[in-house]
Amino acid sequence: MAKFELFSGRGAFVVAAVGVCSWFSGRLTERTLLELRLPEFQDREKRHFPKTPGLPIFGTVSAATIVPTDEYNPRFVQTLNRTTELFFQIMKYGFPGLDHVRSFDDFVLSYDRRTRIAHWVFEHLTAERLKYNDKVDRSLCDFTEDTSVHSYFRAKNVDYKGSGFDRGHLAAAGNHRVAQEHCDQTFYLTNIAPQVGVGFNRNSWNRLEKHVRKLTKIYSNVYVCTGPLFLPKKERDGKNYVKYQVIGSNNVAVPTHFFKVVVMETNDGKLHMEAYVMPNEPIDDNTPLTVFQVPPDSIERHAGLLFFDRISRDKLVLVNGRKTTYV
DNA sequence: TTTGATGT
Repeated sequence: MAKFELFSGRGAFVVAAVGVCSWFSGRLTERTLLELRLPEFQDREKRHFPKTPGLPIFGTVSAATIVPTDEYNPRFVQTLNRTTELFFQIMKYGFPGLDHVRSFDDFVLSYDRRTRIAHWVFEHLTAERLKYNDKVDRSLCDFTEDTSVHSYFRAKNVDYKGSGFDRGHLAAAGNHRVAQEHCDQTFYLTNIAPQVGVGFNRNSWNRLEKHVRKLTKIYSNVYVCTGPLFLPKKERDGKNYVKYQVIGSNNVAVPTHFFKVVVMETNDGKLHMEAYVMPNEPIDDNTPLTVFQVPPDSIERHAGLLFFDRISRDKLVLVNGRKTTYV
């Protein structure tokens, strides 16, 4: 399994001791040096960070670099091979957050040690990659502990057993049909969160996942970010509290809600977005999915994440089916 | 169809 981590500090320094894990150390031997900077990102750098020194990453050498930054500013200069190319293909529109980022063959996630579930999971879907593949068999997959997470913070199968909750996929197994290993990897418990089974995971949430897959019939590229939310609720005393159940001896957090933010690329270079929040509870099957659409920034504020940070706002013309005011 | 848990 591949992974990397970055550390950043607001307004002052990024002291980056780049944790070079299997992903880097394994891949950097090929030495095809390439700067990974998208044009939009470069523009942003010119505006906000005219004199920032780079963050060179050469092999296993760690770099400590002072980078003035007001906002999220990951700088990647690194070697490229097919795996890293895929990684940045999935992450084309930026990182929602940088906490314990882990890269799998066909999706990328950020893991929250405190809740024992992911902050977010990113996927890139195309019609081609979703095609039926008789070489991939979901029934051969097993839910598996992710040993790349320290045992203190790792969710185990026994935590879910008898809890009454499904082990719900964040990156859906049905989205990863190119290879059996891709499907297998969606069963790592880092990609799993406790979900209400009947009425949610097996019904309305599944409906939403199918809807997202269908978008690939209209759009050539679909980018999906999925994750948990822990939303405050007013209690009897009139004050707001965030309250959530935990399950198992590892106290795996049961999210109050789940979000899904989707960006679709049109053939003429425009971007459409849809953003959903669904409560982790039984939902009537007849509820239209549009009922769960919300402004993307409301998810960002609650989740502490910034989606599609690298998106050029003038290309984003449609959000939840409505014309945007960005233009 | 895809999403799962549970019991033998």
